[in-house]
Parts: sequence; C-alpha cells; structure tokens
Amino acid sequence: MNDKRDGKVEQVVDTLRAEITGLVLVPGQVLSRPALQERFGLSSTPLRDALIRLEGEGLVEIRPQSRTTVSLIDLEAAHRAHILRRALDMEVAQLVLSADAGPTLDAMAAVLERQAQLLGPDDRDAFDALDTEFHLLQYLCVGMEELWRMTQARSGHINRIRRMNLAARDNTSRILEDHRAIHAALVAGDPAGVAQAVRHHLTRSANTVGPLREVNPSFFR
Amino acid sequence: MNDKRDGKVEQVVDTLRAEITGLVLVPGQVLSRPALQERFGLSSTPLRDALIRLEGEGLVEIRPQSRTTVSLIDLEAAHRAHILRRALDMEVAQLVLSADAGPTLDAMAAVLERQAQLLGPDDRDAFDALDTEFHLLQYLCVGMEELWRMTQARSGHINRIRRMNLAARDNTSRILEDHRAIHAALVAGDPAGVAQAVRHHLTRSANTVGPLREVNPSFFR
DNA sequence: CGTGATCAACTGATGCATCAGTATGTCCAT
DNA sequence: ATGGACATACTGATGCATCAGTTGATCACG
Repeated sequence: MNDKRDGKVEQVVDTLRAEITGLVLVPGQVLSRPALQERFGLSSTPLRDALIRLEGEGLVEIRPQSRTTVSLIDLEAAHRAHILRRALDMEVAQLVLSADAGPTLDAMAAVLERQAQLLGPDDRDAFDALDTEFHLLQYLCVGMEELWRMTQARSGHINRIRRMNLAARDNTSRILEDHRAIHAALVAGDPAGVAQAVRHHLTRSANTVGPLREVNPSFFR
Repeated sequence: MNDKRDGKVEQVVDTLRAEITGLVLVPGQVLSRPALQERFGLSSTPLRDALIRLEGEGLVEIRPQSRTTVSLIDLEAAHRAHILRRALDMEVAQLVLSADAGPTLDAMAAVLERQAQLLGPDDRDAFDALDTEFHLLQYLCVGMEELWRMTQARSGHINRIRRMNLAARDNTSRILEDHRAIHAALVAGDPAGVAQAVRHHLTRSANTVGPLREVNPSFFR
C-alpha cells in the first residue's frame, strides 16, 4: 500500500469494507462501478484499484467483462483466517512474555475493566472494539502491528459471520473470562499457561454457522 | 487474484519475483516501465497491476510520479515474515497430528532421503526446493495451501538474504537434522515434541545478516 | 414447452493521451 | 564551495475511449 497513490483509494476500501462486513452490502449484491465512481468522486482507475484490493481481501468477486458482486461467505476461507489468527495470537503472546510488557499488561487490564462494564447484549459494538484492542495491544507490544493488520485484512468472512451472530447469542461473559485467563498467564510469566489460555480462547471463538446458514442460505458459498 | 484477468500479469509477477529474489535484479535497481512493457509484450495497465502486486509483496518500491525500484532488503519485514512463518508452521504441525497424515508422513520421509543425498554446498537449489517441499507437504495435508502461498508472498526479504548466504556457509546437514526431528515427532504423535522441534528449527533458521551487510551495505534499508 | 442460436446491451480490461508530481542539472547569490 | 531557485525531462497516475467478453431477451425449431 502506497499512501501517496492510495490515500483516496484506501478511504474507499475502508468504507466499502465496513459496509460489507456490516452487512449493509449483502453477499451476492451487485456493485455498480458507475454508481461507486459517482458516490466516491473518483474515476475508473482508482476505483478499479479499490475493488482489486477488496477482492484480495475476499470481500468482493470481480467477474471479468461481466460484473462485480459482494462475495458470498466462504466457510473455508473463514476457517483459514481463523487458523492464521490462532497461530499468530499464540506466537505473539509468547513474544510478549519475552518483552518489556509492563505498560501493555496495564493497558490490557484497563481494557478488561471496561469490558466488564459492557457485559450483556446491548453494547456489542463497544465490547467488540475492546475485544480488538485487547488483542491489538499485544501485537503492538512486540512491534507486530503489520501482522495484526494482515489478519484483519483476511477476516472479512469471519467478521460477517460474527455480525450475523451478534443478535443471536450473548458470549460477552465468556470472552471476558477468556481474556482474564490470558492476562493472568501473561502476568504470571507462564509460557505453557499462556499457550493454553490463548488456544482455549481462539478455539472457543470459532463461530457457529449452521443456524445462520438456514436463515440466509443465499449468503453462503 | 483473478485468473481470467491476471494470467499474463501473474507470469510477469512470477518472473520478476524470481529475478528479484535471485538477485538478478539487485536492491535499489531502477525498473523501467517502458522496457518492461516491451520485454513482456503488455501495455501500461497490466504492467501496473503486476508492479502493484510486487509492491504488495515488498519486492519493489513504487514512488508515485517518480520511479519504481527493486526494494532494499528490510530486516524488520524479514523478521515479521519469519515470525509469521514460525507461527504457522507450529499451528500446521499440530493440525497434521490430528489429521489422517499417513501418506504425508511417507512423502516427507521420501523428501528426507533425497535431501540426504544432496548434503553439502553444491546442490543448494535442489536442496532448497526439497526444503520447501518438506514444509509444503504439511500445509497441503491440512488443506492450508493458501496459507503457505501467503507466507511465500511475504518472504522476498528473507529469500534474498538466503540467496546471499548461499555461498557463505553450508547448513544443509543442520537443516536435515531438524527436519528429521520434526518428522520423528510427527510420527510419534507427540504434540509437545512437535512444537519443540518446529520452534527449534525455525529459530535456528533465522539467517545471519551482519557479514552480508558489510559486503553489500547498499542492499539494505 | 424446451432448447439452442442470435443479437444487443452491459460490464470490466486495456490502451494511450494527458495530468500531476519528482528529480536532476544549471545558474545565480552568498 | 554551498545553498536556493528555476526549468526541463522524466516518471507514474489518471481519465476516457475502445476493446473483449458476458448476460439476458427474443426468436426459431423440433
């Protein structure tokens, strides 16, 4: 990504990504390039760049000479993204143990407190943002922000599943419990405990799909 | 990546990537778009696509309105790629343990035998290809070829360091020894042993840079 | 009615001229 | 000698017309 070339393109990508993962633009929906050009005030080449970028994230499907659509949710891709996320969370947590992590552990504790005040189904967006912050802090602590951004760039399928699950069930207290276990193991400086807690959390975080697919079969590949 | 659009683009990317990682195109070298267009027989837009792709892999640096150069070797990026690789190798190895891995373990054993016949400094390209195969087999076994391709797409800096190290020292017997330990732990079905062997291998594989940088300081960021 | 062929409208990809920014060389002042 | 200003050549980005392929509607035939 190249800021001088891509400033406007990135804004378009961010906006469309949010609308796709927020299910404002639904799976299978056709995207009209002329309409997008007009909406975002850019011409064909930068819009093409933006759509190719989104295609790389698995969020849109460009059919040459034909049309561009919001991609259907691909469970295999979601699974791969989940494996990647788990692998990196495990590795980063071990690196945090070897790092000067005092300030990070403090910041993570503050996140836990804020999360504790948001338990329940009502403030899920805020809780979700804190969830992200809890994990991002670890990546930042060990200088791996770019790897975090990479996992996020591949999380479109997962994020859409999460979005569809939002109203279906409340798992905030379970997430908080897992986060607390991770934090405690990091504070204790226990490599095996950290590995176990992270793996446990990321394994439990695999989102259920069956019921969602029954309600919206056309959303899935 | 979109085959119908990108068939020719991918060929260009593959060729240039090989030349960059093989140090035929050296760090800092200016790439002339008109010359590349003529060489590969394509016009500005697909060549632009190819160069943007290579930029995404960290292999070229596109300076808007100015010029495009082969990227300097970035040690931080190399380190991140190495962390990613280690994390995924660890995760994939654990997945292999849970999989029906008989044929894969057999194929890996065959690779070990071929590697044993290539010890020493003379057939490093062939040894390297087998090294890749040894790891790729595990990813394929658990359906994670795409994640393997992702690690490779981020290995440009590492691969160039390896290339520069090729003539400097012979580590083939050490690599083979590590591979044998990984294979043995997989055969034994020992999760902890697998984790230890993979981590050991990937930690030992971090390539030395100091002497290379002294010989070719202009190659490094 | 079902199937296949044809055609026109539509879409994304490409080619290329123009635009926007960069880099270098030259000249001048200190 | 050094630094700044300026002009010019060069580069990559963009805009837009054209090209290449897709899709859906219509028609003909069995």
